[in-house]
Amino acid sequence: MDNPKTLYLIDGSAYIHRAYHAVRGLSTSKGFPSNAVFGFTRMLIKLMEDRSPEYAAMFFDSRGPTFRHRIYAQYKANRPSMPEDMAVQIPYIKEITSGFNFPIIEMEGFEADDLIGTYAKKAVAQGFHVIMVTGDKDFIQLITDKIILWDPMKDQVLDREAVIREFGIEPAQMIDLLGLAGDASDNIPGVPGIGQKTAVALLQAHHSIETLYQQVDQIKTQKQKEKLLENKEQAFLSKTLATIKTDAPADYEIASFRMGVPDNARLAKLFRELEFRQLQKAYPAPEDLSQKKYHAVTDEGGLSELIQILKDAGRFAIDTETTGVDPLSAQLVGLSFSVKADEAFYIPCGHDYPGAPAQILREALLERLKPILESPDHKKIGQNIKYDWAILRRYGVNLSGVVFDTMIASYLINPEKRAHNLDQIALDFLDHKMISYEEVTTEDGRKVENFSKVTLEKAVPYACEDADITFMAYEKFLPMLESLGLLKLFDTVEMPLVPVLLKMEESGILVDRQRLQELSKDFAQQLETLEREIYAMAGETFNIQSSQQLGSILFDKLNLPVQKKTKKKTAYSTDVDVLTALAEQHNLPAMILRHRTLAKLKSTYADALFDLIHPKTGRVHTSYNQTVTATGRLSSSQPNLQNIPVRTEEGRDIRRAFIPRQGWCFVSFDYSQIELRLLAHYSGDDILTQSFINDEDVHARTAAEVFEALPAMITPELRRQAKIINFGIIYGMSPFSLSKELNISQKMAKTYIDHYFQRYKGVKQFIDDAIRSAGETKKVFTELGRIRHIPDILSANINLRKFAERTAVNTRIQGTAADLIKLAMIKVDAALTEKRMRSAMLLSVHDELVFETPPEEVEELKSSARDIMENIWKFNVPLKVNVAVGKDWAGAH
DNA sequence: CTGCGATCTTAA
DNA sequence: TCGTTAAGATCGCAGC
Repeated sequence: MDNPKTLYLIDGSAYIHRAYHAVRGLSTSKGFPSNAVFGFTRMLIKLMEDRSPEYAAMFFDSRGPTFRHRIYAQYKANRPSMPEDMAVQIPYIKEITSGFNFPIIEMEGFEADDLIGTYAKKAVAQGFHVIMVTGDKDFIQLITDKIILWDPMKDQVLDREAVIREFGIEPAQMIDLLGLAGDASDNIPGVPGIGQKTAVALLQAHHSIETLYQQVDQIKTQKQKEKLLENKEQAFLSKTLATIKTDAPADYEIASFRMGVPDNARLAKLFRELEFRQLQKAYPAPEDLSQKKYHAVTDEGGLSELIQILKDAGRFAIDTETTGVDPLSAQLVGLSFSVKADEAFYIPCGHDYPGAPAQILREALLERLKPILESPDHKKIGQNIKYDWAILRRYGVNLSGVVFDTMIASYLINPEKRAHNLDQIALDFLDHKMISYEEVTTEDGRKVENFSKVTLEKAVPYACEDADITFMAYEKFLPMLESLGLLKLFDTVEMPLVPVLLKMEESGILVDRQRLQELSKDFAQQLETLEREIYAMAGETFNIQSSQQLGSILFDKLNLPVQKKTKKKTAYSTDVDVLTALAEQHNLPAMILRHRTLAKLKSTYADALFDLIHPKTGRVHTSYNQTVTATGRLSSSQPNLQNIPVRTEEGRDIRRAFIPRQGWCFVSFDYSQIELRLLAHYSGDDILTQSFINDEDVHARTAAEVFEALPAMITPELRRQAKIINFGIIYGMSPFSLSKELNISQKMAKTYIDHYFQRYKGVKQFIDDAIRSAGETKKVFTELGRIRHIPDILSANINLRKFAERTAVNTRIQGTAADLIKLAMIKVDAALTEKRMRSAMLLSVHDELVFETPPEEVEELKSSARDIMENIWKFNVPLKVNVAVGKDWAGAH
């Protein structure tokens, strides 16, 4: 009639051991081992997610000896006793098991196996189906039509059919098999000389050990018969040892194994203590809004009170709610504030839905708040405050006294982290799960249009929480920055950079729409012609942009030689190296390369750029992201203006579409060889230092040194090779990759590198020192004290360690260059403001700054910005800046 | 339809 | 196996 209920019986002890061995080297920051707990927990979660069991119980072995030890002293005698670092984890494992709300069953004198066997029988008698959750083959004997075995780690199911298929005998015969063949892992002797093969054959003929001995005369092989008779007692003993009991005391009712809800608060606490970051996210501590004091401010009286509170506080967190994400068009909907933990205020001013209560008018509100918002004496704290700053500026309020951005603080503390959004910060640092934006903007299962349509009932706690958590994160982060020595970098570089980036984003850059459109059309035409030719040559049409389809054309159909597989080794690689090599023997690869170039230019640059022209300003307004890169560099997105093509003529056509406003010019400032100069400084290398002090051509000099040639003998080709070597040094290149890059033998490449380090002895020293000091602290520091964590620097895994070593070396250089350009941006911006110049900084491309400037300011800008950039920091070699003026971005080079 | 990993290309 | 740091387009698959 109705489906039988399923009971999961979990072999806890076995999984502790498996988890312990499967996860190696995991421990908390205090050194407490956590590998077994982690693996065990992962298994439990898999069980919960895959099966969401309705009935389940967890079984553990008891500590003392069992009846098996009494009847056979050697039972499991070959097992080493439990390692100490496993034993200490068991209390946690049991805690977590309880946290998930599994009943725990263990009993003196019985192994988990016997308890599972007993409860399995009992459950089947009550009409249940049973799934034994284990990887242990000993349980096979219990399998029936109603009892099966499942291993969640391998996701492997064993039922009766599978056992017969795999072993050739019925599940119930497994005990006879073990009785004859023995089991080395449990130290069950069996009959010496009878292995698994023989045992199966005997059992197929004679069914069980008992009948086998009754019919022992029928055995034709004399040797086998002898062995069986000699070890009869041992065979029966072995069978008894291998037999899982099904008649142990079973005090609990199966009905009591019904699963409850996991105790998330308890799990969250445990995961936090064990530092399981991923799991903390999945099992956040539940809400406790009861202690929070969140207020709505909707009238003049409330506003006056709040303003007084803000004035008295001296510092407060601020957050804006708006209708969108684009700061150039989003409308202000409300403002929230917090001056202390667990208390916040929300002032709605733009909620507009049927039945919305009266609110303070936006203009009146901003008029009242303006003095305090624009006062440098009242300190502001925000999360990604660049956004709020931009919104408020559009309404004529220019924030002042912005001292703390929690997003940036989180980034400086841990720059490798992917996300620094407030939800993540709340989870990671405050053990708090925030109300989700999805949640408040969904009404009756439908998304509302924007935040102005969210009812105050939902908006007040949501918006207040943003300000509240921001304030709490600030209190958490400030001492952390201090103790990590990051406060100076934060106060003098990252925070002052925020308004500079804001202005650059606001300014945007003009693009020549017509020029872009023409380029796109031109690319489209070329692509069309090329596609026809490619299809003709391939003999069929296919998707040229699909590397998979292309691979099968080139390597399966045309039988061109396979050069290499992709990273995952699942497909043919068709990257530029492969196609370039193949181009020597076939025309198709060359045409594909050309197609790739054109398609990239059209889609990524011409078309995407066009779509990002802002309808209101006619310019593109990139986002400069301050919390993305692990080294401290900025990144740019929507569009990424840091990877606009420059190397090829067609690529430069894209740059030509970037133009200054009518009558103005672009001026570009480019740090010359900044990373090699920093390498010279840090290494103190004589030759490198001398190269820069004398303002030599550094690549030509390297060519002369490495190839032992006179300067006059340095051909452009030799210089090109030396340039590759120089950059390779900064990135920690191996002979293998250098040989590929220069198309020379690996041996030759090694000779070059050895030769380089012989001549540039200081550089070798620097690399060794950087790796050694990273090994001591597991960190790398840039010139301005920026930190990057290098956890793998002493890893036993050679690949991880080598990667960590290259990272350590490169980050010191790349990160310091990033520090410098950020500092320069702040100083140049301040100089422009101070001199009341109209020139505007528009672009920052790692070692280059581009300005838009009226003609009369060109000379002043050229000299003052260069002066600031070249003298931004004192090093043992000079910093050099190249300046160019042009009527488009390509021209300003 | 959406999300995501894999593959590939662009820059410094 | 094998040179750092990014953003983004497209494909193709998994899941809703």
